[in-house]
Amino acid sequence: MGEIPGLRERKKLRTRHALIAGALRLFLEKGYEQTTVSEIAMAADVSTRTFFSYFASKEEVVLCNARESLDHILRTFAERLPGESPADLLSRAVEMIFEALADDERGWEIAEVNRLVMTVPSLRAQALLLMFDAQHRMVDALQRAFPGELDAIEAAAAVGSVIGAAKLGISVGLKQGGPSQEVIGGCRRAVGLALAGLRAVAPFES
Amino acid sequence: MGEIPGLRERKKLRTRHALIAGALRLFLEKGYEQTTVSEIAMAADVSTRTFFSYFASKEEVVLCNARESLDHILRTFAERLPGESPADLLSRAVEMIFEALADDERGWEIAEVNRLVMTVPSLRAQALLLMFDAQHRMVDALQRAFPGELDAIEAAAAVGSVIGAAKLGISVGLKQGGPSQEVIGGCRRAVGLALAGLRAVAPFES
DNA sequence: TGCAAACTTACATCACGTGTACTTTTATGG
DNA sequence: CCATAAAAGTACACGTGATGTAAGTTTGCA
Repeated sequence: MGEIPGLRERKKLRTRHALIAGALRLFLEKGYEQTTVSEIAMAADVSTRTFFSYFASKEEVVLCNARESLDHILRTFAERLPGESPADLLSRAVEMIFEALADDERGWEIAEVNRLVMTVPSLRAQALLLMFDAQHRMVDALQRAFPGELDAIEAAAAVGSVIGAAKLGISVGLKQGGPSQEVIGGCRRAVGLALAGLRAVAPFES
Repeated sequence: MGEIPGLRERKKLRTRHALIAGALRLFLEKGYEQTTVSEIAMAADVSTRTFFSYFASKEEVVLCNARESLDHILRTFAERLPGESPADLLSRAVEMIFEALADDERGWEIAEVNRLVMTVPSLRAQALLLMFDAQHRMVDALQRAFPGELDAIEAAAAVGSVIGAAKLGISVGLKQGGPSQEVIGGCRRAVGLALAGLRAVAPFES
């Protein structure tokens, strides 16, 4: 059975990439609201209707990469390493996110997308929704990783506080400008503070 | 000059209330997406265009009360009580939110709105956006309340972890059903865990 | 009573998003 | 190599949310 992608699949992937790249270029050129879906479709040489068979909404074309990264991280987040405490597991998850943000050769693109998401309210809202649902999955994973040791509220407190600190740390760092290395450094410090707190409290210490 | 509201103001308030009440009734009756703005306007005996002079969007008519409550809380959050630590101040803010959620005589309406917001994705996204921006204001207020004692990252870590724990605590509690008193109890426990952590870390202890 | 400002309305317009039927392209089997 | 079926893409129509504009109506005030 077809280990080779096949012409059909390859064409789909090419169209999808053309839509994403064209959309991003247009958004950065003339602004998100000022760009219509019809223009994005024309730039990729497809019909407007076809755009919506690839992406459910105009926001999705910006956030689909972030969604995929999140999915990947959450899959590897599922299993607990031997001897790992809840705080350790969360720390490892956040480090995975940092790596996805920083180490890519697409660092420039990621930074541009971040700026776009932060400045466009509807994108910010969708991104927050994405992260909120991801946190629910993290709560489930954390409870499964420590069966009988954490109830739902304790898991929610752990995930919510660490990811909450990370989100606001990134956002505050971005708002006051500065190089992205510094922003990540600030966020890492914020997460460190939240984790230090967690480790001092009974159910998470080890 | 006009201490008495005036006929014009009273009429505006009545129309506004009619729009909110009618919208909420329709949303609960036949669902959020299934209700059009035109129907809401007809129920309040105004034109569709007038609806948008009262509310910027369909979501706004659901979230305007929450927005006002948040604004009120953030105003009173501004000043630090004598001898209060950052953790104390945050604890007080969260308690204010709990009171706004629980003690009202409109408890039923608030619960219904919460259920609506949680089940409709676009409302959930807007609500998260509202809270995210509120957290930024809390970071500013916290820094102003403790000048020279907290930098931006420390303030972000404190606000983000406590509010993050509260949000996820509420959401997890709501998801697994149960009476609203119990949900608030669970959230209070989640916040307590995050606060206990904060209090154990240097910049927030007292 | 009459004027000015605020409010409301009807109308036009645009973009997002979806349903549907039709055409084109790709895969497969004789 | 062609015929057929499945998949993808297209054209078209439509509903809804949201905004601009210019007129009409109500209110406050002199």
